[in-house]
Amino acid sequence: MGTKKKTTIKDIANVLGLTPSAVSKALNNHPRISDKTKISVQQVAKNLNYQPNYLASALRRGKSNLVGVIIPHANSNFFSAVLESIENVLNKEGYNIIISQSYESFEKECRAIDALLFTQVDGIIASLANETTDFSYYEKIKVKGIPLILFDRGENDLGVDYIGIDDYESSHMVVDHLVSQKCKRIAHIGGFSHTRIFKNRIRGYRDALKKHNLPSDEDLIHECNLTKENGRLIMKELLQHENKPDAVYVAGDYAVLGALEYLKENNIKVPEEIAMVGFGNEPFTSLVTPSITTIEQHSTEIGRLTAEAFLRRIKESDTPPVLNKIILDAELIVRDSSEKKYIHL
Amino acid sequence: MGTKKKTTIKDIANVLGLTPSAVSKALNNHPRISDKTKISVQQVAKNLNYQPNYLASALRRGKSNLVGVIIPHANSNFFSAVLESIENVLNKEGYNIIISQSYESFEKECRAIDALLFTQVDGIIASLANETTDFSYYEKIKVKGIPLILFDRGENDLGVDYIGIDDYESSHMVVDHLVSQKCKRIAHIGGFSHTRIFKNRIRGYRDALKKHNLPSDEDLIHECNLTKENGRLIMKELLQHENKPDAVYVAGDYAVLGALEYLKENNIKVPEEIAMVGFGNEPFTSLVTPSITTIEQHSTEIGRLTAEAFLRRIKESDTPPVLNKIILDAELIVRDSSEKKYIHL
DNA sequence: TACTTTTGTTCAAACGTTGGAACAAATATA
DNA sequence: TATATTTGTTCCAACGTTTGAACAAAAGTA
Repeated sequence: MGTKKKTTIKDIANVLGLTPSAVSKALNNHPRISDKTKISVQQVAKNLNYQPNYLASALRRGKSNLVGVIIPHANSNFFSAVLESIENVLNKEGYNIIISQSYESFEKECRAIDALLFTQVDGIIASLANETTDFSYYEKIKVKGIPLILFDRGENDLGVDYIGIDDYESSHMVVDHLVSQKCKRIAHIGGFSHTRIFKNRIRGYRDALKKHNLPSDEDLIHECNLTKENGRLIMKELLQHENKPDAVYVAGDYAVLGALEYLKENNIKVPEEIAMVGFGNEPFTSLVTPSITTIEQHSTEIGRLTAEAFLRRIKESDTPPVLNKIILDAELIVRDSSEKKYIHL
Repeated sequence: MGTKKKTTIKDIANVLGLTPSAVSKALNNHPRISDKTKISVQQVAKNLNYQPNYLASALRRGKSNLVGVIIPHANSNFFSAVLESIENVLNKEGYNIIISQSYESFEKECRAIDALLFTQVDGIIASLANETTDFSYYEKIKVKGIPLILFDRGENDLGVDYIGIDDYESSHMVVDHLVSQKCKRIAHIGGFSHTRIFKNRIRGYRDALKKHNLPSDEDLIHECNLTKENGRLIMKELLQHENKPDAVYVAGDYAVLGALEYLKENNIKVPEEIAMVGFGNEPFTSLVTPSITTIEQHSTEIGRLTAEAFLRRIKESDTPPVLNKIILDAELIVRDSSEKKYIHL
């Protein structure tokens, strides 16, 4: 019980009649240390159950080998998959990860940044909370001189690396698909346009309509938090419109769920009367009836690229800053909610 | 850019013509330092944008104020809610949290333990991976003399604090409910029985069947990792049985999802032909069609109690070890997948 | 006035590790 | 044999903070 006395390199040194620095060098595989010494040091280290003190070495080298990751919440298929992927890459390079959740709250996001900086992380990887519109807190990270990488929900103006999908192009894919299904009045339930990704989805939607010479009716565009409840309420509003849409492109899967619920209650056939498309490919999209057409965001790929961007920043910390902006193509997964299989188009 | 030179207490000391130790004491509100000095130190600290170096102070005090949390995966409502709750309690006490995911892998769990010990965490809170049957690795934590608290997936024999729900009783609630729906052949898709909670669920299931004088057919019991894919495959197997079940009690919600998918593809009506019950009350359970009957585990409560158990261990590190075992009651949430509303029972 | 107590600060060592400089011994080169 | 190079190790200072002991000055007590 209590606190066992820990073995340090000093203890190992005493056993072998060496100095601590020789032991340190042996453990770090220093070229000037003989193989004989290295082997015996390792032997004794094992015997004494030596555990290196990361705090001391981190203090000395000014590097903690810890990376902070801030995400809105881990309880999302997308973010947890990205996380797993980041972890896989960074663990291999000897980094450990501290995960912080902002729960979409700006205040918690700021607290998370403070906590991570205090913990002396070597860098921060983040996806912004929905609430966040003020980025001055992120400047703190830059001031500290450690790399900051953003993914998915990222802000251009901070001038940092960013990895995400092509939201603008994704909207085009969705609209193209809906047009191919002979939809003529396509509504959009989007996220708040102050967030880059949602702004781009809206912009893509508008431009795609233009491309197809479809009217762009402002009444058909709604911004919200994309919860299930939001989807339900906005669907209701859209139906009260004298000129109803025949398709709705929703920027999040949860909101589609709410919208579908309302449509079902009002006996409106999907996709025949109104086609629906979501975003995110949450696992439930393939399970509900009708299954939901949606956009897959390649989370594993995003995670890998994000981690690699971080590693690049660490390794080239002295080179002139060249911004990495990586935009991946997304993939449209067509399911029942938008495919008019039994109708002759 | 590169690495900005950081301000240390030494810099503050220089500005004010004090010594570093006076500054340190002023910042830590030492009684022997005058208020005048404290105020001016704080002033200068703010001006110079001083950020204390946690590594140095942790090294000196032999305490990192970091707590490691190991969970199977964050992509689960239960674990992410527990996490949030733990975080809330521990943040207030000045602790930060390092989250590690084992992804249900024993090997990754061991690696996570090593990484956390290496990071000099002040304690570890864990929920075991499904794969884990060998607990010697956890002995390492006890040997190090820091507290270990287990929740949900915990192992009695380690002799450490544990917080979880009453799994045995939960199974009774499920079987009682299914029997009330006139189900007669109830199958069980469970987790691996070497894990205490799953063992208890299976035991509860068996005893409840006995209680109702229902036959206990070993072919109807399957152990697995409870992934969506597992659920799908085992459901397929169960249907190939010459004497099909009329209800399936699944020890995890994701597995239900897979099972439902297969049932839908084969046009088997739920709950009329086969009733389904899950475990965990994942958010999607209320969203899919049919909505899934499941067990709510009071995650927030579990998180809070777990964090408090940790704090107690820290504060009473010298008192004789009295084991804390807290078992909470769970709650059955009845939804469409098991309630035969339109059938006259 | 002389002595004790309190107050505010400095001093110095420590936490465990690292890495460059210094140095002696062994080996290679001329 | 004298000199240069390589090899293996020790020495020492440093990373930034904390903390008990020491100490001088101020305040309190007799």
